[in-house]
Amino acid sequence: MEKEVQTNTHELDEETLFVVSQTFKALGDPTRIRILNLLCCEEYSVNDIAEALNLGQSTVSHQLRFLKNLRLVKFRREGTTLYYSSDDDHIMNLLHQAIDHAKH
Amino acid sequence: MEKEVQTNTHELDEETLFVVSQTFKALGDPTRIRILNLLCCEEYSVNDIAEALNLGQSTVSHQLRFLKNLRLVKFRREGTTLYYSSDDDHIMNLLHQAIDHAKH
DNA sequence: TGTATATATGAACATATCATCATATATTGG
DNA sequence: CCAATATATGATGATATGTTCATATATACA
Repeated sequence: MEKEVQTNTHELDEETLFVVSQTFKALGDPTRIRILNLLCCEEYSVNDIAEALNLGQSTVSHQLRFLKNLRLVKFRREGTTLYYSSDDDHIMNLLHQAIDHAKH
Repeated sequence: MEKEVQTNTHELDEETLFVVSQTFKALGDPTRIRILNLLCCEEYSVNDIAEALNLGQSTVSHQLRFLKNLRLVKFRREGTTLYYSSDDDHIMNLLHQAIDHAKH
């Protein structure tokens, strides 16, 4: 797998720019970072997320919808309970790189 | 049924959370992405950035201040001209990972 | 059925963000 | 000093964002 080298004279196309900025926007909010970080290794129900992070149920639900739209999380139903988990290893990897970087 | 509140073993400390979210916020705007992408391999003056990306001088200056505050860019003076360049290889690496990811 | 539980949704509000405009500052050369 | 050039700054306004509240939906089960 070789990588394309992008020269400075070549602008990013509209679509790439949009996807990249949307993705980083998703990671640019403390609440979403906490949720994603929690879902890193384990699935959680909405209420469990709310309880673990001390957030309102509605807040968590709204943010999960945001993350789900970007396909950063997925869910699985069990009765009335929805178990959410991370769904984009690459982006989760970016997040953890940034966390490691920030800690040093 | 109440559950034990999980001790925040996996929780991020306030400072890390702030730094990470700030960093991703910086990368979450198309204009800043374009600027950083331009500064990837080469230094540019403010006016050259504005011209290359078709942006207003003031817009570029404001965004450069933002990026400078986060130490993502640095500058060097030559007369009245300020040459900006990227100053955080790790974050630039994250950006390019995301760009590559978005392109596929 | 009907109630309880889990989650989603929409409206409303406060705040943050970004581009633009006008102007200020700083450096150089005459 | 003054003019020209490059950049920075502050104010403004439009739009985006995030949380909260109230309510709706969906599922399970008696």
